[in-house]
Amino acid sequence: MVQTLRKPEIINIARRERLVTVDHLVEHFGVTPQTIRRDLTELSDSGQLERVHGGAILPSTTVNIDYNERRKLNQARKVDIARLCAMQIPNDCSVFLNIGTTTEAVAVELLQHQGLLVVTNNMNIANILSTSTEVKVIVTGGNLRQSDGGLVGDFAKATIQQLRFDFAVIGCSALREDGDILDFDVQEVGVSKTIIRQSDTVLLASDSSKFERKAPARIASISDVD
Amino acid sequence: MVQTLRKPEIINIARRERLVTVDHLVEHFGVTPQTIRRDLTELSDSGQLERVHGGAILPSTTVNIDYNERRKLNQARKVDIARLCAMQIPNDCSVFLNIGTTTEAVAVELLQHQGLLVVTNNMNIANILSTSTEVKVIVTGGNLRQSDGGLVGDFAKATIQQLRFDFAVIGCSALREDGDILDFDVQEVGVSKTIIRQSDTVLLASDSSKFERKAPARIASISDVD
DNA sequence: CTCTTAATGTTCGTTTATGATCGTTTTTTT
DNA sequence: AAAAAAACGATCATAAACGAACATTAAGAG
Repeated sequence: MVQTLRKPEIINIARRERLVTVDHLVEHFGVTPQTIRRDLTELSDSGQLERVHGGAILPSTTVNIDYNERRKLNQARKVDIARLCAMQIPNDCSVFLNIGTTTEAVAVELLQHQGLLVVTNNMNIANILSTSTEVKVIVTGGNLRQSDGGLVGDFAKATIQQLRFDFAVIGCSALREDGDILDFDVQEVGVSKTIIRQSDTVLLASDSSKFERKAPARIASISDVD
Repeated sequence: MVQTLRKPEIINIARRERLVTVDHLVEHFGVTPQTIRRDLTELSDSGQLERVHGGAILPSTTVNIDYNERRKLNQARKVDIARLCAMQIPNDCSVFLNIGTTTEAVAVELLQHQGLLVVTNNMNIANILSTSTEVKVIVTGGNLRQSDGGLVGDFAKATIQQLRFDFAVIGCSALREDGDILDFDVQEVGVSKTIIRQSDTVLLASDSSKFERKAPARIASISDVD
C-alpha cells in the first residue's frame, strides 16, 4: 500500500471491530509499528479515534469527555458566581434552572436552601437536587441531548409555558459587548426565551470567558435580565 | 492479555448483574486478581463503582436504601425477564419504558439495540440510555419522585398523550390471580393507563414475587397486555 | 540530473500494563 | 474469642508499548 490512504481504512476497521490494535494494523498494512502509532496519534489528535495502550477505540464517550472537560473549565470562578447567584434567591420560592455548567453549580449551592420548587430541563441538575428533601423538583420533558444531559425541543417548551417562576437562572454560550446574549443551539434558544417570558426575575449565570466567544443564536439582550 | 477496554465492560456487567466479583471477572477476562483489583480500585476512585470485599457494586447514589434493597431483590430473575423482554423488541422502533426496577433492567438490555426511540418517565433509565449513541431518548416531564427517580403527575401524562409507541414495557407493584395489575401509587396508575392506550404492544415486566403482594390501585387487566 | 520534502523505518531511553511477592486486613470458621 | 482462610494493597519486576530523534527512501520540482 502506498501512502496515507491508511487512515480512512483504519477508521473503517475501527468501526467494524470497535477496537484496532497496533499489531493487527501492522500486519494488515505491512508497515512498522511506529508508522501505525503515528497514524493513530494523528487520528486521535483530530478526535476521530481514542487512543488506548496497544491500539485505539472509537471515541464512544468523546462527547461526555468534552462535557466533563468543559465542566472543569473555570471551575473556581463558576462556584463563586453560583454562590452569588444562589444568594439572590430566597427560600420558599419557585426557580427555573436551565442547561449549562454554571447553572449546575448554582444547583449545588441551592442544596442549602429550604422549601424551593425547582424546575429544570437539565438531567444533571435533577440528579443533583434529587438528593435533597428540602427541594421539590419538576423536570420538563424533552429530547435528551447526550452531550450535556439537556432536555430540549417542544416538550420542554410546552411544560415551561404552563408554569411561572419567581426566579430563573439561565446560562449562555457567549456574550457580546453590546449586550446580546447568545447560544449555540437554536432549539435551546426557544426554551430560554420562553423561560424569560415566564419569570419575574431572570439571573444570568455567566463568567467573563463568554465575552471571548461567538455564537449564532440570540436569546435576549442583557437589558432583559436582572 | 490486552488492555483497558476492561473497565467499560466491567461497568456494563455491573449494570446487568448489580454486583461483580473479582473471581468472576478474573475468569471473564483471563487476567490475575491483582489486575482486576486495580481496575476496581480505579473505577471506585472515579466514582463509577463502589468497592466491597470480594468485588464491587453500583454506587448507592442518591436513591434511598429501600430502593436499593428492592433493587437487589430477585435480581437474577429480573435480568432473565429483562432479556426475554428485550428480545421481543426489534430494532428501529419506538418504545416506552415506565417506572420500575425491572424496566430498568430492560433498559440495560436495550443498550444492545439499534435505532430505537425510547420514551421514559424514569430518570434512571434516561441516565442508563444516555450512554448509547444508538438510542434516542425522550424524557417525559413531571414531578421528580425522590424515592425511585420516577417522573409522575400531569406533565408526564400530557407528554405521553402526544406520542404513540410500537411497544410499551410497564412494571407493576402487584398481580392478582384473577388478572388484575395493581400499583401502589394512584398517580402512577394514571400514567400507566395512558401508556397502554397509546401503545400497539404492551409488555408487562414482572416476576412471580408480585403475586404475593397487594396494592390498592388497579392499572389494567392481564388481558390488556401482550 | 540534483535538490527538496514528505513519508516511513530505525534506534533507544521512557512509560505503562500486568504479573508476582509478601505482609496486613477482613471475613469466615471453629 | 481465637484461628484459619480469603481478600487486600503496597512494592517490585518485566515485557510490551510508547514517543522523540535521527536515518533512509521515494517522489516531485527545478
